[in-house]
Amino acid sequence: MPPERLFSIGELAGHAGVTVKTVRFYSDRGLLPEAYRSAGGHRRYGPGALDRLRTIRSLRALGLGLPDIARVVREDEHAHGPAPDAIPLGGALEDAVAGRLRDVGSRLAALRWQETALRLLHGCGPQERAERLALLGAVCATATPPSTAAMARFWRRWLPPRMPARTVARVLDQAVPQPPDDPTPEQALAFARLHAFVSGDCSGSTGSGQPAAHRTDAGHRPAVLYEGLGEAYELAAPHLRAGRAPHAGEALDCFVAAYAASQRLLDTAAFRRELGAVLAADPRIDHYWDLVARITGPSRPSPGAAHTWLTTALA
Amino acid sequence: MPPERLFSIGELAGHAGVTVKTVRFYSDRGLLPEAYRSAGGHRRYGPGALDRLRTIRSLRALGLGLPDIARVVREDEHAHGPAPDAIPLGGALEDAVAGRLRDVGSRLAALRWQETALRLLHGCGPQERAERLALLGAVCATATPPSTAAMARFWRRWLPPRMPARTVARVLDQAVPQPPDDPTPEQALAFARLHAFVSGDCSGSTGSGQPAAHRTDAGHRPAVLYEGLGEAYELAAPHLRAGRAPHAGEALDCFVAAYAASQRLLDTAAFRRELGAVLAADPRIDHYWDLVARITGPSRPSPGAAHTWLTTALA
DNA sequence: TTGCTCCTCACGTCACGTGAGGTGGC
DNA sequence: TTGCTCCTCACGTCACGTGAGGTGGC
Repeated sequence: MPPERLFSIGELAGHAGVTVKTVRFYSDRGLLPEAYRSAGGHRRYGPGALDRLRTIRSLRALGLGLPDIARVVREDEHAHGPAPDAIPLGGALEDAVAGRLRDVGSRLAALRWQETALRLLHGCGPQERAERLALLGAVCATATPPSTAAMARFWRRWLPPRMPARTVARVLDQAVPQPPDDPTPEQALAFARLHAFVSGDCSGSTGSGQPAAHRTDAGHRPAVLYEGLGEAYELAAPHLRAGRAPHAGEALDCFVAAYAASQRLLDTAAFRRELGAVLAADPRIDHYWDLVARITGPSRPSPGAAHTWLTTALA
Repeated sequence: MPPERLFSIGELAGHAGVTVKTVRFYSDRGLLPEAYRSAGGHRRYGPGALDRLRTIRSLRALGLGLPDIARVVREDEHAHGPAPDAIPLGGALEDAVAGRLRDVGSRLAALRWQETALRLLHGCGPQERAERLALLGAVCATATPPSTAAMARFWRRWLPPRMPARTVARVLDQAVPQPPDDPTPEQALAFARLHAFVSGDCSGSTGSGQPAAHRTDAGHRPAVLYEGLGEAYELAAPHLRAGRAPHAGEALDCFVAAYAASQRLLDTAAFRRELGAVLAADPRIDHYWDLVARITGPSRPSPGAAHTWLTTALA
């Protein structure tokens, strides 16, 4: 090999548009191999160093960290070694890009929530400001979008104990709204209020005790009930979306059947009369469902709305 | 004052949902005043500390830094001191929120560019991958959206020397496309290629010399020319948008008048004939304008497209 | 007396930037 | 010989987290 063009650290930095300090940093980290050192200890770089440095900078510009970049360029190096025609920038790049993509997605959502929250604070009265700050500060974060963990906890406490995991998962899926990726101010406030509502006081003084059907005595089977209710709410959803008034039909039959089956009873006229009375006396969490509706919009009726539609249909 | 409820550091941290380390950190920074220390050196916090800690955490959740937060809570403190009914969370909050909002905006744009770039890398062939990485790495950054500085530099070098600042500003405004806030893959690639094109080789071997009208000898006045051209391009834009074929009219008259005025000549048939010949021989940078069109879309015709339309109308 | 809480250093995170103080290379 | 480049520590950035090693408080 002829002694091709060798770069001093300053030349290399100049060609790549970075500082000498940065090149030295990468060199010390082993990301950028030095060809050799001069008698005075000055670094000399071979002809491949410029491409390598540019690759590192490109990957940094896309937000990859140095450990990931080290994996990518070292894999690249090995590929060029034994098999010179191997794929450049292979599996390690693939993995790092995929990981970074996930990270960017959640950071984007987090920043959009922050932006909406800041807009809500900017230019609102001083009274509202303190309240909004407390509400929004509880759901925003710098690196992750708002979490639904508080809502999930709320429902786990609210549901009767010893429910099968998949039934619980289904209820949570229906009852806990996903935070939108790009929230409107209204959605952000509703989500924050919902968060405050469910994580408010653990004493249960929100006015909502447990519904009568949560009783596990007398052979009641809440797991059966909630599986059936889930189906009934889904059957009722199209009627709600279409704006149709509550009426008898498949959805109502499914609704009543859920209660009947959970108590090992039959769906009779007498059962329906009594069920109507029981449901009328049940506690409600209308505030919760109002807020959910403001988050998800009219295209996705909430279980709460479906429940109201069905109890009205029953009456 | 009765000795109200005093908190230990652990109690305070527990109520606010943070770690003891965090509370200690804020305390040492002076953000969270300690009521006093016990005989053994343990911190005791007064009743206002919990609210203060929650405010700090809310502001942190919105991404404010501790120096800004310190200003906000100290202003708050002073307001409560001499004038207890003063506005809580006043001007300092206002300023900090506005500043953070700007910061979030540019970080959002930067992240959206990174996301698009990563998607372009994810799942494309290994050949393309290296090229795209180099192209996109040159325009992306972690904290700021792509810059148009390279394009501006390109035009400043390309334009004749000693042009008035406002004429240069107008040309740049028309000729340099703004990077979209939320780029499509096609826009991102086109912008990156444009960046590579203008910052490619400074030797001018891109095939484009200076147009004949850039001559400043023989009484040519390029400043007059470019002011007039700017107007002519704007007049031609509606015709381009409407898809109308090149034709004579106000735009063409303005176009010719710009050249005539810059040379202190009159718009005659002979002048138009000669101008046509000169323009036909001028170098073009069609590649530049093609890329601009892919970034800005058809609703905003580029000066390059307008120039072509006008020279065709002249012929 | 046993746990648990709390204390103060001191160092690590991440990708460098900023000096200080000294030296190589044309 | 004069500038300029380059060298190696060592410390700073940001908001904490993580130990180490020791002690207070019920």
